[in-house]
Amino acid sequence: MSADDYRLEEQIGFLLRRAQQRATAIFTTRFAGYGLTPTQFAALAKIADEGEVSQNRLGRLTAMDPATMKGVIDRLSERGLIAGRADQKDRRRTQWRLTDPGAALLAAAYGDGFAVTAEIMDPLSPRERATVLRLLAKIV
Amino acid sequence: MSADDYRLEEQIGFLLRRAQQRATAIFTTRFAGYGLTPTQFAALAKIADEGEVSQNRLGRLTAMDPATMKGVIDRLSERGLIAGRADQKDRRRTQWRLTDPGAALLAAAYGDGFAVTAEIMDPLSPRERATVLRLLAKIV
DNA sequence: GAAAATTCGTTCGTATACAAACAATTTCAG
DNA sequence: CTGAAATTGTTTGTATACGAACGAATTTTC
Repeated sequence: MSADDYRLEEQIGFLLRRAQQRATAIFTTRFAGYGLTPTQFAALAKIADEGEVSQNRLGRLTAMDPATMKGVIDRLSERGLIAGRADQKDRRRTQWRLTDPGAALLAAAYGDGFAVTAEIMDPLSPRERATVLRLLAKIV
Repeated sequence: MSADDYRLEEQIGFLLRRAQQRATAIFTTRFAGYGLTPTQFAALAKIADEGEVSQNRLGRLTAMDPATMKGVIDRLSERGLIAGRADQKDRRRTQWRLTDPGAALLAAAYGDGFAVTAEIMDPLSPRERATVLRLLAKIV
């Protein structure tokens, strides 16, 4: 394989980057009214699932490294959407939970979360949608 | 669809983000010796294809917005891998091309570009690889 | 040919993303 | 029980990513 054969457009990495750009753009448009980014929404949704969760564990659940997670937590916390309390059993940990405004915002936003997924998948048939999810899950 | 039905792990956006994280990690490991990021490599490859190309056009070819492109161009230029010259016909434009060291580095790195793609696709069968490329191209 | 619209590149601000190094704390091994 | 190892969270630095606003230059429109 020589340099002439390298077609950027056919590399999975480039396609993944472009697909994520489109996904983010769709999310941003749909969530403009909430002022939430994809990662912030993911964090809120996972905190809701867990009830109460430490910062590092939330990072693992949402695929964010600790340094990234800190920024996301700080911004959600400053907006009053989540609240933290020191863990009594492990003094390294802070446990985070949704505040009432956070829970209300999340409840209002879920429907748009589904809408974002639907819009991203719109170019695909139902069968193709299932396939792409299955193959991406394999790649991850 | 209620909030209980929202499973982050099954949303295409979340899967795309995770897949790209893995792709980037594989790239970073394989390209550590070159000191090139995925976007820098993409830019070099496209400049090589084009011979000479303006900054905004390169951004369109590599799916980077002008602000992002500027940072990539600046870093490649500072390393002496590319060189720019003012366009005589359009004085807003700068035309960029590979320097000899840039061309040499790119030539040495192409093989690893293919290797990165292969490693990302490793969990998939040949048929699945073709399918995922086709479906991602539809989504983009 | 002049006004309007578009394009090119820059700058600023915000938000991921992650490597690397670190202190504090907890867990594990012998 | 104690030293080693692992975990938790923080900080710093670098690199995308993009919205928004901008001046300069070019193209389009009438």
